[in-house]
Amino acid sequence: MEVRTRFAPSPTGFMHVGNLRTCLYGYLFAKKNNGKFILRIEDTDQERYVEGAVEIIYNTLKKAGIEHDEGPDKDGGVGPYIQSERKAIYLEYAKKLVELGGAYYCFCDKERLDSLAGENGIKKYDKHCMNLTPEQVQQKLASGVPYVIRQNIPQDGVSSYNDMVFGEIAVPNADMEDGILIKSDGMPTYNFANVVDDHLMNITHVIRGMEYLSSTPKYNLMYDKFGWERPQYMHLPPIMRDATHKLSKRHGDANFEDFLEKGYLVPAIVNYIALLGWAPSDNREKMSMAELMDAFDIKGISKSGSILDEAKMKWLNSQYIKELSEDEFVALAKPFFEKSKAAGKYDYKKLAKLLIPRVEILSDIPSKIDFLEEFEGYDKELYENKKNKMDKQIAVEILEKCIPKFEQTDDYSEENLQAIISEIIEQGGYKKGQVFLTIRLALTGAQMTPGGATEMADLLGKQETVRRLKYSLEYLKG
RNA sequence: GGCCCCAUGGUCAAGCGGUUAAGACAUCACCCUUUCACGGUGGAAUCAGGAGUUCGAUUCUCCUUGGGGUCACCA
Repeated sequence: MEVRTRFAPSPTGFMHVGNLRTCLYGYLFAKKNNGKFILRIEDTDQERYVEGAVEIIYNTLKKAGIEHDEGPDKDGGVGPYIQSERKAIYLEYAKKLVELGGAYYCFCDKERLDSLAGENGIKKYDKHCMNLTPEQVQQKLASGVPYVIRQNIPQDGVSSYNDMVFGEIAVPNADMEDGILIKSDGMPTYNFANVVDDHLMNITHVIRGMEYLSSTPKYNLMYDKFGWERPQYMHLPPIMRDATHKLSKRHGDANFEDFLEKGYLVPAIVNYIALLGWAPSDNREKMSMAELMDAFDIKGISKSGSILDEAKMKWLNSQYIKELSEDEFVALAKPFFEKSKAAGKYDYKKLAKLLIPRVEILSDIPSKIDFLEEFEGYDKELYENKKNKMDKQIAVEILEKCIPKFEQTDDYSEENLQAIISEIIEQGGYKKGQVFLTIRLALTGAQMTPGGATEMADLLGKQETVRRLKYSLEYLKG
């Protein structure tokens, strides 16, 4: 039988990385098994619907490189793929379930329901409306009394199933409530819609967060009543913010979009989240989508939650950045260059060469090159360096020898600059570090720079290099 | 609170009855070096606790502890 998995988000805002990972695993599992990956929009709660959220879902999948085989925009014959457009289907099946004894009409109002609250304020429905005769039900229906349809769960026995990652899960029936299947507005709840849809859409493997682990027996009870074959289940452990908190929209940058804005590369984000809660048998860490697809295996899924470690995520991202060509880097980093004080004033490609090994995420860029525009009035004590046996006096001496040579040549290539500096070192009997440090500081006024003396000179260009050398000489003397 | 689930270094994690308990990130030291990086080498650091089972438990069972989930006309 063909493997069919689905990703069924509700359009309530940005795409959380936990959701993205669930989506990814569903995709990887389907593709690994030459199956189909279906996208379904679960919008049965009109109150939580957020305008534009569906677009975010499409965009995120597209950017992440996850391509669904069927969905609202790709009919595969089992649509519609948007739950709000399937309203009539759910009601039809709910009525059928009533006939089969798996569900019943309930007319209890909020007041009565509230009166059911027990010791901990926890209320469990008491099957009150189960006692209604068919005639009473018909009469209430006919007179327009608002109703819901509830699942009829046996009061004794134990329901169990075998989860692909957690193994045997057994829950006493008495602990499950007769949940609402059809709301009073006629819409189904998730509990019912997911069962009907997964069956009608021929989903073979249900992959979702483990918050459903203990409610799955309820769903299985419905499959059984309908006489449908139960799907395989793969519940996933949560992605945590820290040891005791799940990643949430309220805290930090848990959205895919936020990581993009911080300058993470898409393949790095996908790679990293794939590794949260799963590891390939050979423990590789840097993997492309194609490699993930090939290596994905349920055996590697862990049962406990994993904390998202941004330090490691940054490291992974830096690995991807190092593989970029200078042109690719410039293209991706453009928005970040523009945010810098040095925006538009330097050759981005030259900067790219210096930045590639030094940047972990693209948003590191501005802070690394802002010094280019914050030059005058730097701290003179930078020249006092014990390790290189340096002081301001020597710097003055070196600068006086350097300036004429830097003025004379028009060749600011690495080789020529090296040659000029070597000459100064040789003639003056200096230590290498003394000269290089002096020039670099005279050019940048910064303790740390994304490159050495010659690279900075090349970057600044002859005119600016000479100007800065002269400025620094006077600055040191004065 | 009931029910369900989980538990290897700071973090991600290999392990699946006998191992010097991998690897990666982070961290520390050193090397490389014209700063900072990159890179290289090395170090420190983990089986939550307690009972069993077994010749032998990180691994199997139970209990304790800790944590997560769930108990909506939300998904």
